[in-house]
Amino acid sequence: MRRDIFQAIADPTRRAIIGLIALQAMTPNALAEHFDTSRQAVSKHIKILTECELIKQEQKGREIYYRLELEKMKEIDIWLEQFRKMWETRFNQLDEVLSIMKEQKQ
Amino acid sequence: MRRDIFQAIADPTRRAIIGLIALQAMTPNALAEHFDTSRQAVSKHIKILTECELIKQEQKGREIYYRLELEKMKEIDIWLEQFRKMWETRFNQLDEVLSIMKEQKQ
DNA sequence: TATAAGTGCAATTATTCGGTTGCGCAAATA
DNA sequence: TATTTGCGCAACCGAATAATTGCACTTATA
Repeated sequence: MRRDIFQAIADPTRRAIIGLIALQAMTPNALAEHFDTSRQAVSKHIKILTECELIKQEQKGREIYYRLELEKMKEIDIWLEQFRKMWETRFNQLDEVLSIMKEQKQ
Repeated sequence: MRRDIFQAIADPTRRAIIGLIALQAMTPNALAEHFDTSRQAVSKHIKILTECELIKQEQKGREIYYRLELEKMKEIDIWLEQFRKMWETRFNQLDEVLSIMKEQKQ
């Protein structure tokens, strides 16, 4: 059973859950209302998100509020960093080409 | 058959392939040498990456060089943007708290 | 106290995934 | 021309995935 953040965000429903609780903590029932699926299915997604520590829970009586662990989201950003560097470099190179062209025009 | 960029990067082998061809275009055989798996298995990953337009091919004789479509990687960055905003806001809030504490010290 | 509401967990099922093996085809090479 | 090399594709297989259904447990409410 692989359980990393990239596998976690692979599912569109889980990405939607992440997007929702990023704005405010929510209960499984409240979440399920947003999707065309059962509460139990949402619970399963929550379990997966919990297992890779993307979300944390806060019990309030019989309700459980889940909130996003923003810090964990940075892990994706860290992986992306290497590629961001590349496309920024390319942008700078293009920038350079454009300025050379401009010089040649003058 | 779901085929989006998030499902594509869910697999660790595919992320490794992306990382490799980001540096230089490579053939399936060359890629397979980096993994403990068959060329055909790599070919399957390549197919998936191609289907969501994360990579492009360049035929050279009987060899096919695959290169990363950097632009497509930005789609992940775009999705991440909303969360990056949040953690930057939090950071700024923390920053503010710290400066207030500093003022109170003085 | 009896009932309803909110939740997690286990069993089941259809589908997808990642891998292997075995082709066939085109290009390079002997 | 015969053989080797590089490749994609199809068939098959075991494991993982996402969903449903049914249940048990705890907390709120009538």
